[in-house]
Amino acid sequence: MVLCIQFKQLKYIFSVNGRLLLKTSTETMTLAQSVTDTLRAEIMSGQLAQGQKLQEVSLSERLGVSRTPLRAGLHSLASEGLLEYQPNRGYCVRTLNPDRLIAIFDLRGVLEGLAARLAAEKGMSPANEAIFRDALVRADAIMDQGALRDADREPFGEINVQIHQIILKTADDVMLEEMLRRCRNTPISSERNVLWHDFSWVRRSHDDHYRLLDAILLRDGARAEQLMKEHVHAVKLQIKFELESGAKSSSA
Amino acid sequence: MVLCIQFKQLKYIFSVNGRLLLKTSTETMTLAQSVTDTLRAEIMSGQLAQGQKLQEVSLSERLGVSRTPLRAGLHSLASEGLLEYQPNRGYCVRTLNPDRLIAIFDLRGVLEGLAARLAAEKGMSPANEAIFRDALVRADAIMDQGALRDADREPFGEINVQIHQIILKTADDVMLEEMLRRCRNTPISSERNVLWHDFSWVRRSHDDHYRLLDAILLRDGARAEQLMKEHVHAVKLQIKFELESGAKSSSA
DNA sequence: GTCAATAAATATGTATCCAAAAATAAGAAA
DNA sequence: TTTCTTATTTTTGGATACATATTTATTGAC
Repeated sequence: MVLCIQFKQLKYIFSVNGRLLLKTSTETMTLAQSVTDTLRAEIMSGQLAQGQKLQEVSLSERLGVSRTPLRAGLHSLASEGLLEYQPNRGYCVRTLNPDRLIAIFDLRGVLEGLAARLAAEKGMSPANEAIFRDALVRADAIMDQGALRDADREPFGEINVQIHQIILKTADDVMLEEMLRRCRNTPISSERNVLWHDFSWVRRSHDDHYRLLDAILLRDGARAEQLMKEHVHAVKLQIKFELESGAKSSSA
Repeated sequence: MVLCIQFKQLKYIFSVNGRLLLKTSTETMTLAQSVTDTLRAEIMSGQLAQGQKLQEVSLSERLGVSRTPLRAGLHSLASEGLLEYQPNRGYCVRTLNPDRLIAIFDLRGVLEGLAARLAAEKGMSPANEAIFRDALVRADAIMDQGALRDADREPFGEINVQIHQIILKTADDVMLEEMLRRCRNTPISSERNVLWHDFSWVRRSHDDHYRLLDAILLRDGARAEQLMKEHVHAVKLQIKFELESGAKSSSA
């Protein structure tokens, strides 16, 4: 049985397999988008190796869709920079050599810096300020232990992401947002994968967040930008160190 | 008759309608790409008005292609930011209100600034330096007239584009390149459309280019970045002025 | 045995058809 | 007349079939 009632906000209420489903106009999702999300996750998680060729027929069979939405998805991911495309030759997962990976942090530096500056200039809403402060407090709780336990690393990384997201949201620039999303959507470089192994470094990073909030609330755009650029630069150095030490240990 | 010889660089030599065609592996062009370029040009030139809905069937008929490559093209332009997409509702030309247009120059500022810094850090090849100097000399020739004639505006704008392009090329960062392309690919904000009406301003802008080359050759990344940021900021103010004066005259 | 040329196989690009959703028009109830 | 509902039309999303390009395999010559 399918009953269909039209309201103002809710578009449809219908039942499938005995479960009631609510569908609003905003949560429409095409197959192509779903494919895009699936593949993006697979690339980000490393399930799809770098340089790997993505063949349309086999992939579409594996995902259980036809080639049409799959191609749309591949196209999207290519324009996101996760795939490389060659006409008549298809798509393959973009390979990111260490140099390029490091280079992305230069980009992130200026973009996140701009976000911080814009956030300071435009001003942060009390609601967002509350979220920011809450994130800081939660990070404090972890830091107060005097060391970063393994179990705390993921939530701490999550807090870090949230803080940067709040600043970006306050900056209120769709294009900037999109570009930063692209910077972050690179395998390995994802904030979550950063290994926070040096506690003093983590403490400094945490302190940066406090100062960033301060600068933003004081509407000091230049200082906010400078703090953020330095903040990201530190991450860059950290990643660089990780990569180099990783290269050493693997070659040893 | 179709004769096919395979060399190292040239892939195929074949004749169609009595004309010899050379086709190298690089110049392959799918219909979808061709459609993308056509539509992009139409949007950039204003032929397709902002906010206009792009219907697949009528457009595909006008362009003489099927819906499949057209859809690929629309998808591309949407991810380039020129079109807006709503699931099950199609594409329409992105509307750019003055505020957003101005905001893009903040982005351009930090991105072109980064490009200048990277160019300075990596160093410019003698070949590119020669091109840069040639552009400066050609601009000098125009400037020496003491005023910017109408006929000179387009070539001067072209020189301007070339200079920024050389710097970007020297920075050698594909992701940065792609993001700047997106910034530049916005209707109206294109360098060519800037009305260089204030000669003293043009002279200052020209002077900036000289200093930029100087900073890059001296490998002074910080100075190059600062010069470029200020340079773009001046353009932003210029555009802002244009928009405001335009709004005034239209309302009067 | 190596290289090039041809032929077969495979993969991508395009066109068309069908399904589903949205926009529109028509009709009924308040 | 207004508003809500329902039916129709239009438009987009997805599946499939066909065309074209690329890759691989095979064959033959040197």
